[in-house]
Parts: sequence; structure tokens; C-alpha cells
Amino acid sequence: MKIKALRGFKDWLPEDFSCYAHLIDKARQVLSLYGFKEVKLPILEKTELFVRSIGEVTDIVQKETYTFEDRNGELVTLRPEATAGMCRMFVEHGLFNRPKPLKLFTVGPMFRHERPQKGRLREFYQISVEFFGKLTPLMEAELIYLALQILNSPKKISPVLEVNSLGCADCRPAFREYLVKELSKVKSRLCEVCQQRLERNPLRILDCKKEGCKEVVKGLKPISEFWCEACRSHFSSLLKGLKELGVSYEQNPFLVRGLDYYQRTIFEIKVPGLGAQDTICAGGRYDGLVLELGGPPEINATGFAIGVERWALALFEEEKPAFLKPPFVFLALLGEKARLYGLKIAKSLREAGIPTEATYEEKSLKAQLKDANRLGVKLAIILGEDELEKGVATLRDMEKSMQEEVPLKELLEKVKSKCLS
RNA sequence: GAGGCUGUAGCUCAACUGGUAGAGCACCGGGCUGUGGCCCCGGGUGUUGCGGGUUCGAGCCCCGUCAGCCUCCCCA
Repeated sequence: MKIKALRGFKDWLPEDFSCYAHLIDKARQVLSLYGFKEVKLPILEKTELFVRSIGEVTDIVQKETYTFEDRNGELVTLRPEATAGMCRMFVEHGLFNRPKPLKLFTVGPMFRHERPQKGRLREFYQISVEFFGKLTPLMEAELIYLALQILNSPKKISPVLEVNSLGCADCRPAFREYLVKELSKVKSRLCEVCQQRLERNPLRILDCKKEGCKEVVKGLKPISEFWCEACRSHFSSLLKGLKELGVSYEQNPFLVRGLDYYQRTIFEIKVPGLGAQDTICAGGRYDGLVLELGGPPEINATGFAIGVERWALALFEEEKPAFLKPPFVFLALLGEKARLYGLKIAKSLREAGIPTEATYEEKSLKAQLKDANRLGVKLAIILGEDELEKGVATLRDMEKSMQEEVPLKELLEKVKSKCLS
């Protein structure tokens, strides 16, 4: 029986890898333009970190984490997202003492034990961007703009931005109370899942896709009516900022988040037509999280995460283009002496930064040129007994099908000049 | 976690009502022992996802299982 990859875990073959690497590279360029610094976080953390940050009663923590005891009997979890780890790092290393705002990001795999689907893997890559400090609504507007900039950097796509505010610790409880009160009256009209949510996580009912629940939700007062004065002006400043940046958005009063740590501004960026998993980026503000993890109370934070595989789906539909660059030179070597000499040529070409390929196999010239052709090189260097005796190499231009003899001493310079032109 | 659809070569797919697995591309070799792409010739590279069952006989039917996809759930 052949051993196969785990369910929901995917290999990245060279053509996949080059594509994802290209996207991440583009994202890094944009992020550095905005002053974000990259960090690396552990993939494995104490389970407690996610229970405290994401929330004990969230679906992610309750049924989607890879949690197990390590060899010392400690309960550990493969990170399902990066924000919790980022905040842990922020507090653990006293980064709150550094000049603020502090702009950080990280790229890497996340793990969630869900049922796999297109655009939903159990191991998937996120670009996770976080912003710590004393944050104004305009900073948030800029952060959202940054997310859109990244998404559009390799190629224009048509993302749809949805924004909402969840209110703060002062005003959200009133809304929650209202929800529970109103929805309890019509509990029987809600779906089974929502009836359970009513007790555990009532805000999520706003997000339910069932028609019956949607109907009920429509009759409710929107969260905006419960915002306190501070939340209200915060949100309107944010919208002003977005308008100033020329960002079009949809205000979705039913938008909520599955992670408990969010407060006030939240947003989601979707790409219609991707199927059920059409959210390629989501984020929001999580002011209380740093405090919850033992940091100082005055630190605000906001951020977002981009799902790299989903982003790629949005950009390239079905087929991912290959971003692999072909080598520039192929050495076709005939005879043992030539092959030995070829080692030196390849070495010096590569030292000069010229991508070079050679196989050192005992193969016919025909076969070697075939290899060269398949690799898509511009130049083939043919070296056999004849050339060695004359102290030259045959330099063949594979596109023009023209060739010339070049003295071995001038070979490197000649190839270099071809490489530049 | 729930329901559904699917699973044949590296890839895309074919094989009548059950009769013993084939085509294109790719790959390898040759035509051409020192000149690639085009062309021609040759090569099938397979535990029909896996395990059982029914049957004289299973790629096809049944059961289980694994995986992918779709919807739900959830979310990036």
C-alpha cells in the first residue's frame, strides 16, 4: 500500500511552489512599502494560548484544532491562525516598549481539522499582517487599503470589501442582550444550529445562511443602533478614510467573526465566483487581546490574514501559471575529457550568476540538444574532442539555430554578453 | 461533523446490457554513432484508490473503507 499525504494536506510541486512563492514575494514587496517587518512564529503553541485568545466556545477551538499531548504530557496545538502567536510574541518579548505603531507580518502554514474542499485545506498558508499601537480609524482605513493593494499586486482581481463594526466592550453586551431577548421569542423559527448558538454565540446567528434564519434576522435592529458614541464616530471616520482612498465597500450589518477577540472594525474581502470558500482575506480590530495575554492595557491592535491558496485560486481560476525560469545555458558534453572540462565551465558560469545546466551523462549530442531544447535554454555550449583539440567551444543559439566557435578563454565573457542582451 | 457526486497509466479521458483494460499528451528508445523543435517507427510504464462480497467471470453490481469535489457547517 502506497503511503499518501494526509487528507487535506497538499504537496506543492515545483510549478505550484513557484506560483505561491511569486505571490508571497509580491505581498512582501507591498508590505515593505508600508513599513511592515517580517517575523517567524512557532507552528506549535500551548493549547491554552488559543483557548484564551480565539475563545473557548468558538468552533475553531472546539472542533477544528490539531491538539495533542506531546511527549512530556503538555497539551499543545498546531496553530489555526497567526494572530494569537503574534500577540504572545509581542507580550513575551516586551515589544510594547518599542516605538509604535509596530507593524509586523508573518507567512506560513496554519492547521485546521475541517472537511476539505476546494479552497479549504487542513494545512494552508496565510499571510498574516498585524498592527500594534494606538490606532486611529484612519490607520485602519489604510490597513484595509493595504490588504487590497496586496491582493491586486500580481494581477488585478475584483475583490468585494465588506465592513462592519462589532462595537466595543461597552456597547456590544447591550446588543448581545437584545439579540438573545428578541431571538428567544422566535426560537422555533431558527434552525437547529442557531438555536444552540443562541446560548453560546448569538452573534453568529446574524451570519447564518439558512433562509428561515435570514428572515428572522432581517426583522432585527442592526448592531449600529447599539453602538456607543465612541464606536459610532470611530466607524464613520473609518468610512471617511476609505472614501478618501477611493476604496469602494459594502457596509454589511450582519458581518461577524468566528474568533472572539475581534472588537469594533471588522472586514472581509471576497471574490465572487470562487464557490463556497470565497473569502480570501479577513480581519479586524482586536483591542483586548494583548491585555488578555498579559500585556499593557493601552495597546490596540488590528490586522488581517490572506489565504494564499485561495488568493491563487482567485487570481488564476483553474490553472496556475508556471513562474519557473528556465536555465540560460546547457552544456552538451561529448567524451570523458569534455565532461571533465565541462564541470569547470559550469562552475565558472554559475559563479558569474548564469543559470547553467549539464548532465554529464554519456549521451549522444542529439539527445543532449533535445534536453537543452526541453529545458528552454537560450544557449547550448557544445564541447567535444574536436573543440578541445582546437581550444574552442561551439556556442549554439537555440532560438536562432546559429552557432559559432569561441575560444575557451573567451567563452565566459561571450556568454555573459549574450546573457545581458 | 451532516448529505450528495466521483475515483481507470504521470496528465486528460475511453472500455456495449458484467466477458478479462485502451487512446491522446507526457515519458523512454530508435530513424540521425557531432546538432534540438517538425516528422516517422517502436515501447503501456496499470494492484482499474484500497478491502471484502455476489458471479463461471467484476473497471462495471453490492458492502465497507480511503481520497477528491459539491452543498451545509466553518473560515483564509
